[in-house]
Amino acid sequence: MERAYNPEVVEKKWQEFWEEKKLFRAEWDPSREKYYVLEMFPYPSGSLHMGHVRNYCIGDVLARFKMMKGLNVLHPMGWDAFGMPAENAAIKNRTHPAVWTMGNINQMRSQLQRLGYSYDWERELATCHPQYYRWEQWLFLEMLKRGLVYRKKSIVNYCEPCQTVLANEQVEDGACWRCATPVVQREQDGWFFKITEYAAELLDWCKGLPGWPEKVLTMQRNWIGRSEGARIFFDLENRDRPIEVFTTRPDTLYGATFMSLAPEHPLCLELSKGTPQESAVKHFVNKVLTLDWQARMGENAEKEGVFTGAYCINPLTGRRMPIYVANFVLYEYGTGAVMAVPAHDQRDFEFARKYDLDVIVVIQPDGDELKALEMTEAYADEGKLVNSGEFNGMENVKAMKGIAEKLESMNKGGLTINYRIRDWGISRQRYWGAPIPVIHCEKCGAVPVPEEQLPVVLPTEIEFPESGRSPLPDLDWWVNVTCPQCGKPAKRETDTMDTFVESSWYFDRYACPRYDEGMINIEEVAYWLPVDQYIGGVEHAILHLLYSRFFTKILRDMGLKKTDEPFTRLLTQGMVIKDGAKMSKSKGNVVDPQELIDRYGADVVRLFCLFAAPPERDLDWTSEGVQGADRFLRRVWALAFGFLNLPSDPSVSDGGAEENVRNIRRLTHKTIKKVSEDIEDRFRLNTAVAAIMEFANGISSELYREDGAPPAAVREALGEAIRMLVLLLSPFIPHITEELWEALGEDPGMVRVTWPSYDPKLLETEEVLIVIQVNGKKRGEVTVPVDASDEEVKEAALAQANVKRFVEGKTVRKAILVPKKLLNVVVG
RNA sequence: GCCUGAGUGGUGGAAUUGGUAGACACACGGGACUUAAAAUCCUGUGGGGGAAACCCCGUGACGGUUCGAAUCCGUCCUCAGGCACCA
Repeated sequence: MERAYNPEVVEKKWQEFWEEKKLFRAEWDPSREKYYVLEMFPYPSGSLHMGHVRNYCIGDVLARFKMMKGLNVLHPMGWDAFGMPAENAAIKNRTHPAVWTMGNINQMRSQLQRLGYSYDWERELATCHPQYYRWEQWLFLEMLKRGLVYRKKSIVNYCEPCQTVLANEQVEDGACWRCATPVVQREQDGWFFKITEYAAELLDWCKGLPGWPEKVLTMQRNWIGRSEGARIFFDLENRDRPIEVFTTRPDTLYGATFMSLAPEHPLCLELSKGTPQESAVKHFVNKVLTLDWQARMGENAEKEGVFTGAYCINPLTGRRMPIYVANFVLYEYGTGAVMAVPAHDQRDFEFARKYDLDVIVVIQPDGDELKALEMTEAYADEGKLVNSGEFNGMENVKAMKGIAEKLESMNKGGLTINYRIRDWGISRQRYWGAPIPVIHCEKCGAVPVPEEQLPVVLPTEIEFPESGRSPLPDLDWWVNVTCPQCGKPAKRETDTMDTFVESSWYFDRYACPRYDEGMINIEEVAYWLPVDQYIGGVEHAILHLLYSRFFTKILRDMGLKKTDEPFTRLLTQGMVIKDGAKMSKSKGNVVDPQELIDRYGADVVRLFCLFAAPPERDLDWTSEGVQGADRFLRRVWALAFGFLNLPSDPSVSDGGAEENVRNIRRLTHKTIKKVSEDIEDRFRLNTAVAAIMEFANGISSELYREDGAPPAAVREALGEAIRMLVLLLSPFIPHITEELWEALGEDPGMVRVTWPSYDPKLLETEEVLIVIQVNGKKRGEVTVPVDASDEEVKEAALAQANVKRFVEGKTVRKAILVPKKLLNVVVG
């Protein structure tokens, strides 16, 4: 009765079965323990790539495993559907972004379904639907009320080809994260989310995320960039308001000889006005601001600047410090102004030497005395203060506090903490995104769209201008509205939100995707969240994960969520590699998952992805490896039917079969233990599969031990083994296992079958193998009864001929016995 | 430069945390079946020596701790990723 294994038929059959029985539907049920598994939702680019497949395979094993463990599992899927590629495709193919996006979603959904993932498709969502983004608009307005959103004119990163502003997080090496074009600086109005308000909490909570990879936490910490230091006010000559600076080295204040301003700093032009320096400053500022990031800040950029013509006063020394504009000063960090201490800061040192400015040593190291005139580089390390008035002789670390206190008493500053992270600019001059729900009125300013008018639906009747810019500002009927406050003519905001806003809360919406009385249903979100296991690529280590954490804290403070953090455990899976490089179209090493599925079936693809490497490491794709997975599946199939076809003969007695039975059962239960621990505790799916392969090998050699009918007891043990084999494999390769499970006479729907537990008694053995070492080198092994005494083990070991050879003629100093494992005889 | 990781056979990777290094698989060699090939099954496979029993060497390098080190400590090398004129 053996059938041939036909993956296409088998897989379709069971996918239909699961769908019909609604096996993956997650229902809110506070009486049950929940488990939320989430893989980062995809951008609907057109078709799945191997990276998606791997990501979702890992999540699916966990989801199915937890279902079998009896937990109430939420395992949803949806679409990060707004974004630039849809617009580019629309312009290129003369179609509409919505049409292109929905077509892609349909194709990718059917690919996901073809892979047999255990998603609750009833919870599917797409961020481009008004039912989704209306709540994002609602949240925007709530944040506006709470002062967490504000509008400001600022110098922003701008990408010309994408014709849009980019967040700091979206600039990589001075270039656009999407199209790699160098970004330019530009002054523009835009909306900002006040993520800086949560900087301290976001940083502190890094300690509260033990389930996250250290690498990701470190990246987040660095991004937030906390540094302790002091703020110091420097009075300006002929002006009331002082310049404020931030420094991590207040101990060097006595050595500050000049001041540097970022070219963006408004004081540059203001201070130089009317001085002989005015035109030189204008010229310099202009020049620097039009450079792209690489040219200004790149490795080859030289430090340069010009004098503004103005002076400020060192609050402790009274020294007149010339104020310079310098290209290397960052406007975005600290206050955009820096006190320059050339003796103890390399940048200031280079600048001072170039423009012949004073260098004053104020920190003297132990040993050789620093002399300002002889220095070739700045000394930035520790030492004792000199030339620093009352602080002379003090350790510089102690002086920081002393000087800060003195400044405080003079009302000239004090200790402070500065963060590197900036507020999140969310305005995008693009069409395919969620409209920002604001109306600009000449009289009333920026007025929120009244809540009852939400959602502000993105107009669908549009024409893309030749230039490629957003069509929204040209849509007169949409733009021209009346002010909700004064009723006069007003204009709608035409910017849309950064797509990272949508992905910052989609995991909450999965808990209540059809809820229409609010952004989220507090009760359901309180039950399902946080996500117990989140899985995705490490490329989102900063952006998406930080924004999501920020949103969770906002929603918590609004009373909508009860948790502090969105994701309890995080797994960053490795890339899929082929021929030593990441799969990419430009390298021509892309493997299309669809072709593989068509050829081998979903189970083979799944098994290969899970077996070839541990989840967090890069996966090296080889076609031989895929064939190996295919071979294994066919062996399992043959094994199950081999068992079913075993001849039966009641006259064969059980006599003498006890040991066989014991061995089979021990292997069975050992494997259950190993696989359970590998999935649950270690997330090492590759070794779980390896253990199952060993199990299959073991069953195979027992099954084909001899021709003819086996004793009934052996048949029974083999039956248990085969059933367990199929059960343990089911989260990995769910289709073939359902088919075999059914063939074995069991009820299908394996996610409802309880995950097996092992019987510790069956793991016990009567004898154990002891490795014998002499002076730490293996010289033999001996099998002894488990309950053998230490003396008996020693005796048995020393009786071995090879051991004798190495012990003879020497004195045994001691013998170290590791129970049930090893004996090391130390001789000398 | 700073911060994370990681270096183990021909290859992907094991070694459950200090106790038999190389599980499992891929590739390759030998054999069986076949007219032949594919598939399948059996078998070998870190390097060196030996007929064999066994022995020596071996986890990026060199030291150290220990009865015992891939694992812990120190110094260094290489690779990958992140941050980078952050005052």
